[in-house]
Amino acid sequence: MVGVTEFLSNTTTPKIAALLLGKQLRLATPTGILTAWITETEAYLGATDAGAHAFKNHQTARNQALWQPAGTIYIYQMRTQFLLNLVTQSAGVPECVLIRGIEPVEGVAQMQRNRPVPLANLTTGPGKLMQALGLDKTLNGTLLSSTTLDLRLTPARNPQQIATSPRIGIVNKGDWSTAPLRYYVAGNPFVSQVKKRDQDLAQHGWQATII
DNA sequence: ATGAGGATTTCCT
DNA sequence: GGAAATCCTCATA
Repeated sequence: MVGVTEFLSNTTTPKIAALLLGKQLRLATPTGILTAWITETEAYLGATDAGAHAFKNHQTARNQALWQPAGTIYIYQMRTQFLLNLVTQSAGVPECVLIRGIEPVEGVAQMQRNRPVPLANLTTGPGKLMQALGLDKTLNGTLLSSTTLDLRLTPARNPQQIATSPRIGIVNKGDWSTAPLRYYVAGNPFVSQVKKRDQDLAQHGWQATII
């Protein structure tokens, strides 16, 4: 039985970003449990990564959580949106994975009350999924499992195929703008900017067996 | 389909 | 004052 902290810290951050696909986010709310499979992630590689908030180890009031241990939640606000990241290495190593897409499992009706749009547009982006979960930055700096938000390693799904691409929105950052640090479940409809013709409506890009 | 502009917090020049 | 790990609306085609 591998714990979440161990899972998040015993390999490189890009590998963790890929391994997170198919794992389950679980949020306990006063009116019910919300769960979803992770479908899309991005790796942010700390002090050396020109696209990361921790580039050159620059600490600010906003990004303190990145220097906390693996399993720490890093949430920050960009304009009107909140973005969810999970810290992936031991304390002092400011690397993280951004959660960019999730496939709702339990509590879909509650998610749609939080964010009243069609299911196809509910969680297909990092800001959208936070609206659907009803989260702001209250959980920033706390540990997974210590409050209401949890990462579950089982049950889980296996992607049939993992696709990669450059990270979204990282511009004018040289090689870091083109590095293939975005990972998503090929064919899954709950991925940002995915085209209709690329969607696998039957299996959503998952293998049939739930682990 | 694609693109411009605005909402609004945090950080940097 | 400007840009940013985003999303929505409105315009044009």
